[in-house]
Amino acid sequence: MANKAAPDASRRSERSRRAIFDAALSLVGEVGYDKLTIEGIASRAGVGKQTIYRWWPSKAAVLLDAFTAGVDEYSTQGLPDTGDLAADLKSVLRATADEFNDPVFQAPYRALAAAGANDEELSRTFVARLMEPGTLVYVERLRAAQEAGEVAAGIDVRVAVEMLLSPFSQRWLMRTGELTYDYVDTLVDLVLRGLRPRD
Amino acid sequence: MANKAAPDASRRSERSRRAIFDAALSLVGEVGYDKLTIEGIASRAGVGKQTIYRWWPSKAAVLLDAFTAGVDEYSTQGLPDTGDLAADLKSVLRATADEFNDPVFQAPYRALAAAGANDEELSRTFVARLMEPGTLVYVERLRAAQEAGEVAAGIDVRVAVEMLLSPFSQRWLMRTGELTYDYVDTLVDLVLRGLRPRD
DNA sequence: GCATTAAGACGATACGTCTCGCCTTACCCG
DNA sequence: CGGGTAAGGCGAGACGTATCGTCTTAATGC
Repeated sequence: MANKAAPDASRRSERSRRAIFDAALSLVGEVGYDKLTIEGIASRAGVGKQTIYRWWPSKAAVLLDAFTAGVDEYSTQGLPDTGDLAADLKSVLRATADEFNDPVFQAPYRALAAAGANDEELSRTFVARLMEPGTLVYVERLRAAQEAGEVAAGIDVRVAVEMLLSPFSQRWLMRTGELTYDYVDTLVDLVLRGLRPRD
Repeated sequence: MANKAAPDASRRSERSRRAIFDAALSLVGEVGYDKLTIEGIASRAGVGKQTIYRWWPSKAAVLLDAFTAGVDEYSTQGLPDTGDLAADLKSVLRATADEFNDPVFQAPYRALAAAGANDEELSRTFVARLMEPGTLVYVERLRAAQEAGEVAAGIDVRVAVEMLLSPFSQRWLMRTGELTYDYVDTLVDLVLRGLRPRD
């Protein structure tokens, strides 16, 4: 089934790979995703086009790998658990807001989210590699809170996390509002209001 | 400041305009947004390319107008108010789920959401013309419920609506889950749990 | 030595502009 | 009013540029 005579990865140039990532990330910030071209990346990276086509199927795939490579350095540690659920969620979401407000982060992430909307396979990879890990730490934190009795027993934790993260993402992606600390706090408080056990 | 000698709208061909809309909508469903081209639209519509370039700045703008023209026929009536808030929200969100699960609806809406992520001006128009009107009816319904004492007084209704609609949109856009009636019901119940007044 | 590499030629599309007559429309004048 | 005319939109498609994805070549480096 080995389609298309897979190239020999052991002989791959790490130098070129990194140069391609750097070029892709800087170019997407400068010219935007629509005007990002494989030829442009190859040229800035000092790399032959074939080197890109050999290893990636699309510019979106290049960008996804480039972005992931940059993000993987942050190893996800799980959310803090100080015992104060609201405070923990707020502090992490505030940090995430700072990240999403950072121009360097914005261009590639927006581009990937957009490309994913029209490309089912890409969206699955995007979700699995970038969104899901970030979501899971919230799920775990909420589950811990649930076991501690801070969150009502019957609640679907997964949906609760969506209620927290989706408004945040949506606001940012569609530019329907600013991601301020105030907003984050309001959101956390309102979500938690619905999660607390009733007496 | 009239840039570029604006064309005379009074002499515009309604026939061509409609043909362009039809062609754009059917083509985006057939070949997808990435492979949708102005030339393709012009060709299928039996229209000169210049006729498209004269009236729209981009294929995204064409699609937005085409889609909006189709949707505008649904005049938004506001949400039902039977007195049972949960039931009202569930019935409308279920209908929306059906709509979002409809293939005819999916391709253009996905394409526009994606294009908006990378194009700030387009996203503002997209939000203002398609999302905001739909959001407002929820805001109004919740405000009515708030006045009726069904929703606690201090709550930011706008954020509450985001908690309801964003998880729904996000799930659909990123394909992180199915939009089932069960899901809709769970979401409505969990959101409302946080909105109810405490004794 | 052999597969990957940088460089770029290549044909195929699609871009956005332009030019060409044709045709419709707005509006003027009788 | 209502016919005539000029302006401008119209369909068609040629044009030069840009990028696509493939292919060829010679150099490189493991």
